[in-house]
Amino acid sequence: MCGELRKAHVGQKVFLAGWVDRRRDLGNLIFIDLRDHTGMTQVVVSREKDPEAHEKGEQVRSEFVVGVEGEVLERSAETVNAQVATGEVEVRARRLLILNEAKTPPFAIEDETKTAEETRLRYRYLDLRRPRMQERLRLRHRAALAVREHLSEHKFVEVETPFMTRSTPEGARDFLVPSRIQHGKFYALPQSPQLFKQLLMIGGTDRYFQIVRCFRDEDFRADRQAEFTQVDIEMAFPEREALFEIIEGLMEKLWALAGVQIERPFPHLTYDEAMERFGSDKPDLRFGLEWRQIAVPAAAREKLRLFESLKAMRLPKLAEISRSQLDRLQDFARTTSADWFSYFKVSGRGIQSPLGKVIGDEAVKALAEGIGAEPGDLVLLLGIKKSGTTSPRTTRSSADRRLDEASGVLRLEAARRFELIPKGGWHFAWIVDFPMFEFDEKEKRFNAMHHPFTSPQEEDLEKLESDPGDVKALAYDLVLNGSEIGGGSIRIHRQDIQRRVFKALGMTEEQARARFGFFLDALEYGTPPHGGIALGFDRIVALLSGESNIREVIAFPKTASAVDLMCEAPAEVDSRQLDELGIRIK
RNA sequence: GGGGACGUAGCUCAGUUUGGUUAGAGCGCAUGCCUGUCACGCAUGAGGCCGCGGGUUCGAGCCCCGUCGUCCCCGCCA
Repeated sequence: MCGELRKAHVGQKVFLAGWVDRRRDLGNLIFIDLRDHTGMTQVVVSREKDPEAHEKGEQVRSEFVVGVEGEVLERSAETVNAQVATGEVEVRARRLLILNEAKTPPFAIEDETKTAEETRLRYRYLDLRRPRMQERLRLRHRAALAVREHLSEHKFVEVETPFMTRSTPEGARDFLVPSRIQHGKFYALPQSPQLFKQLLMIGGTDRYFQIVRCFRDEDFRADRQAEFTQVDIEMAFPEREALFEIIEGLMEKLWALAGVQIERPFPHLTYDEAMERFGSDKPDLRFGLEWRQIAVPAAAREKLRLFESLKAMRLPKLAEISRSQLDRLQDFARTTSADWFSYFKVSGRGIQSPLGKVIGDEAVKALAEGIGAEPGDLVLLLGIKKSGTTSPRTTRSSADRRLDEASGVLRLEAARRFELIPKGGWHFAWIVDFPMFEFDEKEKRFNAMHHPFTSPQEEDLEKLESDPGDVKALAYDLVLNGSEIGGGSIRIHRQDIQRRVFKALGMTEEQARARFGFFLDALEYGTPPHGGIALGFDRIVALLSGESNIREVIAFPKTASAVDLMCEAPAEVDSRQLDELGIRIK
C-alpha cells in the first residue's frame, strides 16, 4: 500500500494503486504523490528511462485513479523528505495505468481545509477522501469493535430490533412511515429500542446490547442528528454498581484507542448535588469552580430580604480581573434566569465590592467569611427574588431551580472567559438519583424525566401519589467533560408500579392500555428485574477524535435542517407513490 | 417557533464604512518552458446571475423589504 513502503523494500518490484494527490511536472521528469488510505508514496516518471509511462504521466491530474508498476528506489541523501513516512524511498514507474480520470475536485483533498461545511457535505465522497476523515471512520470502526468485544466478554448478545414499529406519543416526535397495505396507518421509526429491549429481558435474553440507529424528529444541534447511533444495553437482575463497572470497563477500552488511560472508578454525584454545586446535571469537572448555596448574613438581612435564594462561587487567583471584564460578565449574567448578580474581590488590602455601598462592608465581610473566601479570590454571587408561584413541591424549589440553571450557565461562561478549562483531561462522572418527574409549567402536569419505564426508588414508592415531585428514580447519566454521553435506569418490572407511574403522569387506564397494552400484558408473565443504559456512540467517537460536532464522525450526516445535501433528501415523491399509500398533501 | 453570524470566481476571502466608469487577491484550473521536485519554479491566460425576488435611486455587490440556504444558540430533544 502507498503508505507502507520503507527503506527495507528497496529493490522490490511493486504494483501500487491509488489517487493522484499531487503532480509536480518538471518537464522531462514528473513526480506523482500517490495516495490511498494508508498514506502516500512519491512516484517518479522519467521521459528518458520510461517514455511510455512519462507520456501517461503528462495526462494525469489531481484525483485521477492510477496504477503504477515499478520498483522501489532509495532516495539520495539530498532528496529524502523527512516530513513523510515514506520519504526515504520512491517508486520508479516503469508502467503507468490511468484507471480512471477525474474532474477537478471543487476543493483540495487535504486535511487542513477551510472549505465551508456546506460544500464538504455536498461532495461528501470527496471530503471522506481526506486522510483525517478516513482516520475518523476507522476510529469509529475500532470503537464499534471494542464495544462488541467488551460486551460479548461480559456475556451480552447483540440482537436486532425493528426499525418499523409503533408510534408512542411519549418523548420526542416520531418519524412516521405510512403503511401501503393499511391506508391511514403508520409505523414509527424508533426513538430508541426501549420497549423491545425490555421485552427481550422478559423473553429470557438476559444480557442484550445493540449498536443501533435511533430517530428523533426534533431540532438539531452540533451534537444532535435526526438519526444517531446508540450503544443500547440491558441486563436482567442488575446491580447498579455491576452495570457501572461494565460500562467503566468499556470506557477504559474506548479511550485506550486514543492512547488515553482513564481513571476509575468514576465519581458519583447525586443529581441534587450536581445541580447545587455545578448548576448542571452534566457538570464539566475539568475545572474546580463550585457554587455554594449561602444564607443571607444577618447584617444584610434587611437589604437583601427580597432574596429567596443566593449562591456564591469562589474563583481563586482572579481578584485582579479588570472592572470592564466584570462589567461584561455582569451583562452576561443579566441574560440568565437569575434576578441578581454581584461580586467581590478579596485582596491583601481587604474586600472590594460594589455591594459594600448597598449592604455595608460588614455584611460583605460576613458573606466572604461564610463561604471561606481567601485573599486573591474573586467571588461571584447570584440571587433569585422571592416570588408567589405555586408549583407543586419538588426536591428543589422552582426558585432554586432557576438559580441552579443560571449558576450552571454562568459557571461555564466564566470558565471560558477566564480560560480556566484545561486542555486534555477526561473527567467522567456518574450522575445518580435523578428525580422521577419534572413539572411541566405550561401543561401543568408531571413528565417523566428519564422515561416512564424507569423505576422509582423503593423508599419513595408511597410518595408516588401524594408527592410525585419528591420521588427519586433509579436513573443515572454518564457524563464526560460537560457532555452527557449516556443515560439509563433500573426499570419497573412490576405491573402494579408501572400502572401507578402512568397514573402519576396523568395517563388514564384506557390511555395506558391503548399505548402500551402489549407491554403491560408482557409485564404480567414473569418479568425479571432489569435495567440498562444507552450510550451516545456518535458523541463518544466525536470526543475521542477531539471534535465537538458529531457530523465529523458520521459518514453521511444531515444539516441542522435535517437535509442530506449530497443526495438532496428529503425530496418530493411521485403522485403514484402517494396514491398507493392513500396520502394526499395538504 | 425565536435570537445571532455568514452568503462576492471552482475554493478561501477583500471590496459594503461614505452608492459612481472596467468587481480584486491568494490558491486551484488551462497552455507553454523546465531532470530532483515534494505547497516545485517561471511565463501567459481563462474564469463572476456579487444566493434569489422586489423596492429606493440618474445609478445598487454596497441602502430598504422579503425570501432561500449554511452554521451556532434558546425553545424542543422521556
